[in-house]
Amino acid sequence: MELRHLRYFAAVAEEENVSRAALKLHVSQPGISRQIRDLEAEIGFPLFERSAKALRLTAAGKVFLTEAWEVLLHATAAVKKAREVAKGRSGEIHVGYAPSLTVQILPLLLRAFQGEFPQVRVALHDLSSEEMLTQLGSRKLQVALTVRPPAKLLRGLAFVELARYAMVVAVAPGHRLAKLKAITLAQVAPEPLIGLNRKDYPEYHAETKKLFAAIGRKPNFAEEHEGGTGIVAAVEAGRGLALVPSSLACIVGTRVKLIPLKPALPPIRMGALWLKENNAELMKKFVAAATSAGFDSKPV
Amino acid sequence: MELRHLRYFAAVAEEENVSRAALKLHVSQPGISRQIRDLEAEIGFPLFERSAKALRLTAAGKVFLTEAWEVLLHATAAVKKAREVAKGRSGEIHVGYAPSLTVQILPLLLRAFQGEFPQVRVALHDLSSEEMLTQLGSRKLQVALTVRPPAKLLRGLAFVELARYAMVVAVAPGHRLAKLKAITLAQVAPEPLIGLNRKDYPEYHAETKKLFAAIGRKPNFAEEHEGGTGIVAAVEAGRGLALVPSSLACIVGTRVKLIPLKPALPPIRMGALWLKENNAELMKKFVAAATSAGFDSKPV
DNA sequence: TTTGCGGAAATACCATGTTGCTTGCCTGAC
DNA sequence: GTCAGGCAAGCAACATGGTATTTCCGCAAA
Repeated sequence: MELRHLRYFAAVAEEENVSRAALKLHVSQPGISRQIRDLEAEIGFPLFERSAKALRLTAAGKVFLTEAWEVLLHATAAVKKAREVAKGRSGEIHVGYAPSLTVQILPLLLRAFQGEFPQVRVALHDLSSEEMLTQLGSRKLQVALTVRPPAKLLRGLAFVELARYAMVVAVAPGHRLAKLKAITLAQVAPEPLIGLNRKDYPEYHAETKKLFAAIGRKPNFAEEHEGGTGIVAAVEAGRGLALVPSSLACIVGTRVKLIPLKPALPPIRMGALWLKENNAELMKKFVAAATSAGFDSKPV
Repeated sequence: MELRHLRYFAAVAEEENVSRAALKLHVSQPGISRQIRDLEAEIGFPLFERSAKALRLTAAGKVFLTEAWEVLLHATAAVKKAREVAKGRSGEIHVGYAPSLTVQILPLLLRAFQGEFPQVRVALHDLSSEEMLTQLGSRKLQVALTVRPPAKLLRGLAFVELARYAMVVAVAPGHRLAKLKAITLAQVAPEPLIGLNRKDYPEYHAETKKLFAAIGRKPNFAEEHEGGTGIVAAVEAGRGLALVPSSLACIVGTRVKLIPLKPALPPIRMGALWLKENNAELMKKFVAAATSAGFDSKPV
């Protein structure tokens, strides 16, 4: 059974007349006749009662007619629905994000994107950098909003920078270093350091070690957390200092003090990351929305 | 687009591999490849992302896959559903009935039929004999349960008798004739006669006139009603006598007295009526149920 | 790094089957 | 008898599906 059979059948049933149906369908009358006959043979019961002059639907034919219409409409609706997705006008996009780095950008971006594509469902996933890379690869994510990965991990990935944030030192307000206008890495080195956990953020650890090695010291890691909020809480509790991006400014309020480093470290570059070979329309549109939203890209 | 395209697409999408899908579908790999390409060309967007080694569904392809499955399942379900109707195992049957004549039979018949065919919806229509005949012709009814029509109206119709009822005289209990064990037509003739209305039951009027003409009298019609219940009410109210079938016995109780005629008139033959050329399975089964239910067919 | 090799899809080309057309016949209604 | 309408037969065209072949890309070994 093919849709053609259903189309012909629906036309004949509607007209109750093969010849008129043939005109409407732009095929010959015997052609229709035979298709109907084939259909009846295949399904095993008659759809029409024949008299020499006309056809009349059988009871089964009437039922089949309503069903056939539904099938036909469903088929065209299926194409339409999928086409909307293909054009990126509807669908679903999975976006990974690093909360502490996207605190400022994400709300703006989401608002801009959803305003333009209200039919699109944006699924947000709070993931570690590590997880983002693997899930981009396995296509569970289409886009990741995170720090720019080191070049060796950028194989097959594309990245556009959306913002830069200076690295600053987070200090509890009562801490003896809290009064300073700027802090050197050497001053940080002896203090207990609060950081991200090694498992999820291996790059973070490597980078931090390198920073301190450059001045002949070692980081004094005291605690590891899963995200920025945990780190801030630990710092506020007076358990140590933390090196954090200035993007956290807007969520720490007066709970901890953020003090610039002297000399300044290279800024954190955060942006959108996606699989080069992935050419999903929605992904492109999301990235386009992110870049064109015009965020301040200078270190804060 | 044909169902074949959807079948092939679904198989390929499931296997994510054209060759395996080809094996499953028992067609060659290039055949599938081309059908998929044709489909993509027709709908205007790609369903798969091709790499030399494998296919991967696009986002639109995923959406289309679920829709395609629904279409395919719906198509087979449509056949199944219609087939059930064709076999008379489900569906709908419209049955006309004359309430006063079917009071005894109808409940038994419906119970027997619904017990055997629980999936069938029986739509009952309380109609005059006249309406039943026209609606049988126009196929609004499949079966009519009514008095046997005169031969000249039986053109194209089939009839099986289900019961016979004697014609009796309905009298109010206080009426002076109510004491009699039997009544002659001559005794009825002078009394005001309650009957069915002329418009809906022309045959009834013709027959009644003939009866009285046979004894050289004329019926003294005083009131016309639309059905047995109205007639009984009128008789009970003392407005006159009525000639009614004995089938009414079970609903009049003691409200009116039913007195046999002497000599007895030919009995009323009631039964099932249907269009000869109609060979709807359900109709046949309904008639079969009616005949095999084995109602008492002797005059009561 | 380069070079085969292997697996898988795409392409080319051909045969067959199916669709659809034309013609002609049959039936029932007017 | 004529006409409308459906059906059957025969034929042409086209689409499907098959076989053989090519291409593409990943992978392993030199």
